[in-house]
Amino acid sequence: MVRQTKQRKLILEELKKIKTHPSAEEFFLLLKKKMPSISFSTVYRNLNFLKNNGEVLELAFGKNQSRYDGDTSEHHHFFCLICNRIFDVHFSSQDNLKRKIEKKIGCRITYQRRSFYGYCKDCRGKKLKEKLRIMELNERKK
Amino acid sequence: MVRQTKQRKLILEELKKIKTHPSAEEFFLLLKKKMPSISFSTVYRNLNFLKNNGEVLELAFGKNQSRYDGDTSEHHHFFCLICNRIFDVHFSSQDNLKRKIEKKIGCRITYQRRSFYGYCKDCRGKKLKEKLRIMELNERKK
DNA sequence: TTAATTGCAAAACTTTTGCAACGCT
DNA sequence: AGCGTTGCAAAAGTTTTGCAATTAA
Repeated sequence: MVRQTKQRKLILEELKKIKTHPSAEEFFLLLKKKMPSISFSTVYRNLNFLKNNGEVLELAFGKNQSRYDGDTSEHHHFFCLICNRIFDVHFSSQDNLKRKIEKKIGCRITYQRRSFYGYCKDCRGKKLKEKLRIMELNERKK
Repeated sequence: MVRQTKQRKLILEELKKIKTHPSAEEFFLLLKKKMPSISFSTVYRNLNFLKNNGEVLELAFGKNQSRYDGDTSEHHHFFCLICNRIFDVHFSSQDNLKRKIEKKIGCRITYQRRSFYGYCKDCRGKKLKEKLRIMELNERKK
């Protein structure tokens, strides 16, 4: 049974407030100011926990640390290749999205990526047990 | 001046052939079969080099290792959350892309992400020197 | 010849985990 | 009380780098 601890509560509340999409480490340092006793591993574990629960998003850009977003509403992201800041893009329109984003946040977009996540042909047919077995195999491979 | 070494040549040639989007490690093991003397750091450095040269793509999915794609033509990717395989999606159409992908590769898509990369308002105005200074700062922060 | 690149090994960085203590329910 | 969660520290995993030797131009 899932418990509501003051750490987990703080982590979720604070992430929803920040708009900087911090890494786990940055976020930990920030949280430490409000709760000096909190540990990195608690922050880290909770971010993973909340991600698996669909309460926060994990954003991956290249080999940098993962970044976290407390806003789970559907939106896009702009990543600055120089300063590494991430900007939210709350646009739903399909056409001329690039142009619209550039105008809205004043950036120059050099490329974009679109990624789809889910279950492939081979995996979606499998029973849950089989899926778990494969996930364990993947774990072991790591 | 950039040199054409047999290692770099092999790395680019082979990556263009493979459709599995290997991690640097997987790719290294594969290359070792064709050139037993090749080292991991050569593979790794060349993947970064080729990426910066726009000759290969680096794909990031969560906290997994980066994966590489020798096909630089514009296309999307489907990532299976169970087996971690990546499938290419050579669709340019905008509408009903999700449905089309699901039909084409027989997968079930649970969510998608769209990321834009480039230079933000603050950074694109800066002179090259300043950009490099900030990039160095970012380096140091790591 | 000479500077870019390689191979090796070690360092740096990021993520994950074991475990005893703690504190929700 | 019982067990999920925390904090600490150490392990594991991934990426990067220093340097001497090699090699392409």
